[in-house]
Amino acid sequence: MAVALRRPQRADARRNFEALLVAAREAFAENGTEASLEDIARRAGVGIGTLYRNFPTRQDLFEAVYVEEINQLARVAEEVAGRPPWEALTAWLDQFVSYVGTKRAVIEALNRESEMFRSCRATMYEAGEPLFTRAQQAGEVRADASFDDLLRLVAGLTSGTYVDDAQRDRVLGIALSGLRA
Amino acid sequence: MAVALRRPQRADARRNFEALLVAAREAFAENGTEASLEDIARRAGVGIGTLYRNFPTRQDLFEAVYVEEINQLARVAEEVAGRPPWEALTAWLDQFVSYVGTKRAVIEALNRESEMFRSCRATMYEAGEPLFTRAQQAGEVRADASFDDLLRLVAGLTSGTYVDDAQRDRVLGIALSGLRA
DNA sequence: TGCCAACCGGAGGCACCCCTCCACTAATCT
DNA sequence: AGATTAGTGGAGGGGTGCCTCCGGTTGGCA
Repeated sequence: MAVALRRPQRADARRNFEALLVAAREAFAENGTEASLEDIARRAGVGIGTLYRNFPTRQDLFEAVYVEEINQLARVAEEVAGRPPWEALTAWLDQFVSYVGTKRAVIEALNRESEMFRSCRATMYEAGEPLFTRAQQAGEVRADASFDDLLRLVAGLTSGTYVDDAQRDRVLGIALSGLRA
Repeated sequence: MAVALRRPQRADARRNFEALLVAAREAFAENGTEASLEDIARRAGVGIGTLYRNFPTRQDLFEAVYVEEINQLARVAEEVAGRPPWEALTAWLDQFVSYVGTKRAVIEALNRESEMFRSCRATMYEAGEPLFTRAQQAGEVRADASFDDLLRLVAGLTSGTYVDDAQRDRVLGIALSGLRA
């Protein structure tokens, strides 16, 4: 189930809205959460006033970017649902890794009390937790671990820096082998 | 072996220097790397000019804060050297955890090409790697893991957020159990 | 004690960012 | 085609931070 994002009605307005979303994602990934809003408007080829009309606060921008990512994550969970337990879980985690990797700054800046944050979190759990439970019931995952533990483990490992991708995968592998039953 | 930090000569100058170091550590921990330099000077009870004389660039401040932490880490490694292999390693990692936890912002903002960074890194390896190698030779740690892998694993896990300390320890435990032979 | 080099601190000039406001533009409807 | 109104964009006021510069202060030495 996806989280909705209210988009403007008129065609030109919607174009601007999407352009701002793209520009914001780029800017946040490049410069972190304190990226200049004026710069984001410039990137989107839009006046600063337009940015403020669509996203009255910086938080609103964070949330919009975040919602889009979460929906993508839910889509992938559906795609992998048919595969064997452990494989499906790790395939979804792969997507999760790329999600966390680029969006960490945004995630950290989110207001975790907001209604939107709660429904996004719920969406993500609905997407991933069945994969986890299935692997656990198949005896592939140790019983004393929770899905939340796993998410935080992977999120933490992914947010670090590594010499190369091989090292990152090796480290992830070490940690995940601690997860197996 | 510790990394040196050139301190001013005159008594009042040295007092200001130390005060700035303390204030910077606080400010960076609280507000991240983009904490205002003017605010740091205020916290230290010192003029902005004094800050700039001691630390001409923001990087210089990062480095100075970082050096102090590294030296602390080296001190702990000496303290635990006498204990059994696995225990000594995890005791040192505990210290490493608290080091990474509070200083993450500074660490990420460091210029990793600088001479100072290289010697700090060397200091840290001299401190921790013997503990790791000993545990590995005692057959306590899997052979295909490197000390660098371990540091990045723990650094990553520590930089995340958790529901409570118990969860953090559980997640760390899962990952470290993947490290055992 | 008296000297002076080392050291201090903050005013000021510049740059950038935030956010509001409103005269203008053009998409949509009839 | 013309009316309606949602939507545009940027000028401008207020704020904050960066960094330089220099008149004033003081620790340490003879």
